[in-house]
Amino acid sequence: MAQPEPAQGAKARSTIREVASAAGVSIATVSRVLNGRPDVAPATRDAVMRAVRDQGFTTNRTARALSGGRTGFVGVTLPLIEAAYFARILAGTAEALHEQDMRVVLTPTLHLHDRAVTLLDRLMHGTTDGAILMLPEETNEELKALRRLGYPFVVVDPREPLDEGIPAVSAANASGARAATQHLLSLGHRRIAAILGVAEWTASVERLLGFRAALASAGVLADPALVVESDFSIEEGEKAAAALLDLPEPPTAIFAFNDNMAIGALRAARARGLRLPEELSVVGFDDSEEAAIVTPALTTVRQPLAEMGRMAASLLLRLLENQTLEALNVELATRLVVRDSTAPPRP
Amino acid sequence: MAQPEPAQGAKARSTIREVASAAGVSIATVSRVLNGRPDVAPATRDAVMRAVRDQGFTTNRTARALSGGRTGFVGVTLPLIEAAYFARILAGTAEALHEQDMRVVLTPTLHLHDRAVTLLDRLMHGTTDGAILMLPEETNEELKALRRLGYPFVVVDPREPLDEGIPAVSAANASGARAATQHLLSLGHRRIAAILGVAEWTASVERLLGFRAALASAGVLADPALVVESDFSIEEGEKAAAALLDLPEPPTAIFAFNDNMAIGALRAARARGLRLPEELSVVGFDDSEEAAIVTPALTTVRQPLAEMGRMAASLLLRLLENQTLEALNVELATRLVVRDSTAPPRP
DNA sequence: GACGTTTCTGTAACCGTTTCCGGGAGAATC
DNA sequence: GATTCTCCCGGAAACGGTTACAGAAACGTC
Repeated sequence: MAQPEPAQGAKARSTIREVASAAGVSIATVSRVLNGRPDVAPATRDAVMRAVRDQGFTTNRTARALSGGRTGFVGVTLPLIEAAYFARILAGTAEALHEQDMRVVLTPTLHLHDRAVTLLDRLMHGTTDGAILMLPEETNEELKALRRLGYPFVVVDPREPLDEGIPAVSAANASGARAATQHLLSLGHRRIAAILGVAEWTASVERLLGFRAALASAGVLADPALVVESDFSIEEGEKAAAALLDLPEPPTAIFAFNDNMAIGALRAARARGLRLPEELSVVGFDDSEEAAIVTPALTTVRQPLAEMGRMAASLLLRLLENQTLEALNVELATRLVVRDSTAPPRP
Repeated sequence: MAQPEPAQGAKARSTIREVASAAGVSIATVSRVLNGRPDVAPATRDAVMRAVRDQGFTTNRTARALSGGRTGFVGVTLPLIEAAYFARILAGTAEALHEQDMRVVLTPTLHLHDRAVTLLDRLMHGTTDGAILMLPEETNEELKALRRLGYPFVVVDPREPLDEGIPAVSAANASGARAATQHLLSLGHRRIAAILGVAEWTASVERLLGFRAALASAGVLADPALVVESDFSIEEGEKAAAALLDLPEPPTAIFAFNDNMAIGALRAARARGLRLPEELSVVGFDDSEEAAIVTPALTTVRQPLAEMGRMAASLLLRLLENQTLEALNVELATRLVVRDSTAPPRP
């Protein structure tokens, strides 16, 4: 607001107008050069570029946004919980977007004050071009409504099965679970328990499908008593595992649907004096930082978190270009990581 | 751009002008109401509010930013490494800013292309009101230059000692280290080793100070051979610990300057068949997720990460208000968390 | 040499707010 | 009853770009 005082080093931000007059052209031309439009004579382009460099000019993204209709911002919502997990996805997203000169703006999902007013689109209207919703709390209906508004977004790790037509990326939960189960089967386990996460979430459902499929194709009869529900936390995982281990005929292996619960299972086993992995095999899911660190190091299914983040970004970018997405629902391959928590059952 | 087609549910974004005409006032008045200016007659205010509600109007933040000069965005830079650690700080920051209706925009520190052009201020010029720099790579000089430009920012976890006048928040590293060391001393340890992180970083320097102070005030002579340098990673921590344990006269306790290295130390000890904590006590720093999970669970110094994030946000907010900060350098108290990795030394 | 193209550039409208400035209507003062 | 204050409110100028439109210059073509 004050006079643009170009102190020793503190160059005041210059505008397109100043660049224009320095280069002896109009602001329209400067704008064209800045945006790489082809219809500018080489000589003019050079002159403008020189002026830009001299002044250390950078285009004001706010003004560009208002005028051009695109803000260059992508909103990302994520749950507060499981920070490490989502941080890894977020890193992928931020990186991919940054490469396209777009930025991530965070909108943590917390106080869900009156939905009516603060429907998540309001949060972003006018300030973001689109959004990436991680493990969104919104119902399918709400998401469909958002979509109907024409607001572009993609979901990562949908909580419930999404409607056709809503772009989503997730890990190949079913096949990952299948691989994990097959690993246990091939080691010789037959009494294999599963600790589900929140049972309604897609991830749980899919993993359970994979688990059952693997058992079935190995001709193993699944014991319903060996499938218990939990909530993805260490504590509850421990409780669930404890209950399983206290069964008259306990399982020889436990497949926990995430690493946290697997770590809980490890604890429960240790509390009962079981030797690991000889007396109990444990498999997790995620390949979190912790998986490699606990003892015994956890055999687990690796989710390509950063890739999921990047993929979400690239889907969104395509959406923004108004390209139609051939594949709306992307599943990224998982990979079994065998460590020390699994071994053949004792005879 | 097309005709504002108010489909069934899809209300096209309405502008202040439409609200104004609906309420029968001028846009200036609407703006005043929206911003809670006092000079509006109650009746007028009500009429405007009603129109706003009817149209589901939300003010276009981009336009507001361009006109009002404030964007409502705060840039946050953070290193890619140690995602979990910074995610926890970031969560605090995002939450605190959100309460003030400001948003975080992420600018990951990656490709540090030509510094000259992309000095970090350019990244943000015009798009953010200020920034929070976590563990910034920039030198003191660069930060001072940024400051001279009048761009408000605060540093979290400075890498090197900062100049007076640059707002920064960090944990009480020295006193935390002192507490950790005193804990070991009070257990009876006398040969206590320290594994430093990157030696130049302030955190290491401060923690070393605390470590030495505790030893000194207990009248224990510090053995220089027991202070080794590392780099905050598990692997290097393990190597450093291994070297310490292979000393002719090994320490009975190791204070690692972060949890990662402490976990490395645990590994090194286990590899040598040492019983933990009987034959070796280990203390970490951070209280990361992992600390509670490893066996034995790590005694460590808890950093109030979320609080650090919130504090940084509130300092920045005050800076933005042009309030002068009385305390530019804030240190948040740490707390010793005693778990299972420490015990009295064997006689 | 007149005319149609192509290539390049400038003029000006517009994006949706905020805010300065000025003015009309009452209320208060004399 | 004239004058001065308040209190509210509207007009219009920014904010810093993008872009539709039109016009000038340079070039071919017949």
